[in-house]
Amino acid sequence: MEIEDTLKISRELDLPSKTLINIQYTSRLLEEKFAALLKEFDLSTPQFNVLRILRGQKGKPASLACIQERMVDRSSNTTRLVDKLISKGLVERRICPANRRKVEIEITKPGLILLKELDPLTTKTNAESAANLTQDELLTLNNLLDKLRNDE
Amino acid sequence: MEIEDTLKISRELDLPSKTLINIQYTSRLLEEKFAALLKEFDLSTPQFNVLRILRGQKGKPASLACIQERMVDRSSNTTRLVDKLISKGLVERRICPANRRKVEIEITKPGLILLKELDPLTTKTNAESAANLTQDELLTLNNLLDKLRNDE
DNA sequence: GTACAACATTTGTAGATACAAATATATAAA
DNA sequence: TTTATATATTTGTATCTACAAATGTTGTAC
Repeated sequence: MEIEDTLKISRELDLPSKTLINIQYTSRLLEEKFAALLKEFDLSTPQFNVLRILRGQKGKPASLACIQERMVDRSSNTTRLVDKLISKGLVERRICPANRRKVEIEITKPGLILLKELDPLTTKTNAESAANLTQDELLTLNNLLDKLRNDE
Repeated sequence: MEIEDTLKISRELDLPSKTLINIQYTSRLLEEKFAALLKEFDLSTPQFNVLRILRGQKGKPASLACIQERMVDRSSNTTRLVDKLISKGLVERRICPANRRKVEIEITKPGLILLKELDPLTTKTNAESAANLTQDELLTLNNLLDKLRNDE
């Protein structure tokens, strides 16, 4: 269904505005679906993202700033987000010995195991969410979004 | 820049997952930019959306459920959102005489004036945000998103 | 070395959100 | 007419988020 009908938006809305609304609405739907999956594992979307970033570090610990920079959805409050993950035993934090302003955050073994368990499920859910588009269409969509951002 | 580099995502990530992350990240950026504009008028994004929905009613009052159905980002708490707008004098609420379970919500004169003031600014901001894409590309992007959702 | 700016993170606080449970009204069945 | 069920909204609560201010650390100019 076209976005105008889905949200009953006026047909007179200019194309850029309509497109931006479309992106945001679609994003919302996708996020809701994904959040439902994560909820079964008692994780929020930002928590999951942090875990994945830490796994990507492959043993090299990450600072708070480093995590923030790479978050899809950068809350100003990465500290408390990490607190949550620590209380669940999924990550560890210690003060960086070289620069005591910094903090070194690492994913724990249980964190890695949890992600491992989630891997096939997230891939499957994402594949389902994107099932209406062909490979070519997905590529085009990616390119258009990259170009839209154009954060050269 | 490609999404992999922007968020330093693994190149091995499957295409559907990558695309969904791209949509969500792009959406986030757009929303942040737009929220900055609204903030000057002391409005949040959901508040603005509700105002626009009410204006679209053209005098016909809307129920809570009706608003929820059309929100880009449907918080479960439309009641308190509307409370906020009432306290700012931008909308009015009264109990529906025909069905007292329902509530009738309408935008006020000051609400309409505020939107009128915002109209050219939102159009301009959105045009800027989408400036990197041509008309054709915007159309393609819209179509792909509609197809992705495919909420037949 | 002391003073000052820059950096990295944490904390305080107000406001927003999600989810479940509660309230109140209307409709339908017995 | 009583009871049950569905509908529409509100409220309670815990959690999360945004933003600003505070804390502690490092680097640099004097």
